[in-house]
Amino acid sequence: MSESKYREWILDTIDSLRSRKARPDLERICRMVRRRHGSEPDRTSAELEKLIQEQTVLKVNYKGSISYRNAAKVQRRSRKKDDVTLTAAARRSTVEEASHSDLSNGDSAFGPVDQDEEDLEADTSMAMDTDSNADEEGAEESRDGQDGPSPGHTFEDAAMHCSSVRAVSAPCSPSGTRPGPGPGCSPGSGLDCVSFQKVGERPSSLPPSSPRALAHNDWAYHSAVCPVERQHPGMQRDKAVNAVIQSGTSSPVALKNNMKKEEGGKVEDSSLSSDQLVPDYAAGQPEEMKNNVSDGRSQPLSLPSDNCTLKNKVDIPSFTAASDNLLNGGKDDEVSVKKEKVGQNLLQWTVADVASYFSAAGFPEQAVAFRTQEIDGKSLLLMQRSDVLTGLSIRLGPALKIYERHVKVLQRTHFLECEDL
DNA sequence: TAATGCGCACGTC
DNA sequence: GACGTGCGCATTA
Repeated sequence: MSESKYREWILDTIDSLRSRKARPDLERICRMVRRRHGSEPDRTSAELEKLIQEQTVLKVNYKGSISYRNAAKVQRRSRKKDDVTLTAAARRSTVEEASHSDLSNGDSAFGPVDQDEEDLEADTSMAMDTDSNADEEGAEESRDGQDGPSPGHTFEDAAMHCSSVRAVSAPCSPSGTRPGPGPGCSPGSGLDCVSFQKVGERPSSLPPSSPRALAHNDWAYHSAVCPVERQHPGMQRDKAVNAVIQSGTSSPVALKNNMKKEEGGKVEDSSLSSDQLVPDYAAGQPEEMKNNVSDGRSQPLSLPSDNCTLKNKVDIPSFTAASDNLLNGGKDDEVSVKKEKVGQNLLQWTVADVASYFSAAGFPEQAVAFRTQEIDGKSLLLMQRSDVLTGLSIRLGPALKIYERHVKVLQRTHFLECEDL
């Protein structure tokens, strides 16, 4: 069975349990998957873990127990409100931090599965903790509010609102979360933040506020940070933050940041982007991206299938650059960049490649939707405006940007390339 | 007996 | 008041 199959099974199971008003915990998920599909619990558990790392599934500590959430759904939901109640969100963020502890314990909605869990279920779930490993890596980013700027936000928005955001974020900054003792979130205390633990220090140094920073950060952070964020927004505003998604990376902080940002402005997209998730980042590809970014130089972002593009790669301004442009509105550059890279490759892009691309482009949350819908390069070429706007169940704002700035561009580029060839 | 349905309470916004 | 979550109990297969 392909992973995608498991993804589908697991997500269906989670949705099913939720609709049934039953806690989507590991036991129930494994049981249902086995009953429905005959899959061994061990395997299911392993696949679930992968999904958590990809952030397709969020592992949260809710009311003292571990629950799993369909990241895509969570995000979406939350978003609405978030958008609407930005201010509230802001408050929330600030408050949250202040009250992390509270959250943690109880019932705060999403506590990241953290230590608590560990304590609780160390064994089983712990498997999930593996994510945590990831966290370690990703965690760094989040750390303080700084991350805030994290990639997540849409660049544009982010840039625009950065300042404001920051302000907000700062306070919130995970610092609270991060609180010294990393793990500090002490279980007892209640913080559930696994993520926190890991949240190390944010790598980046770029001031969130500066658009530039954003641009750079984006990816850098986003990979680390974003993951978490994305969800949160969705999840709950509330503790979403806390909720750490363990996906390893999850950095609650990041989330908060995003949230904050959102609040600040309309960060809607940003939130989206950042928040949303970056599926793979944390897990795999991200690394690449990160590396690129980290190097400072822009390398061509590794587009999905490198194989294809060899020649093109070359000097292409890195993807990051492209991103920046986008943010800044620089469409042309972006286009050109993609063009070069994309070219023939597009047909060879896998679902993961497509998802990675959008995550890298600042739409981690929406990337999940592409993944969920199993959009690969070929499908991408066939997508129409309506497909993007309504077929992916993503918010209109990001959808429009994705279509106009990416899908359309990629398609155009692809076909132009074909002609040239 | 396990799976499912759902009323209700709780927390947050 | 709206919404998300999930416990706990009743019902169904």
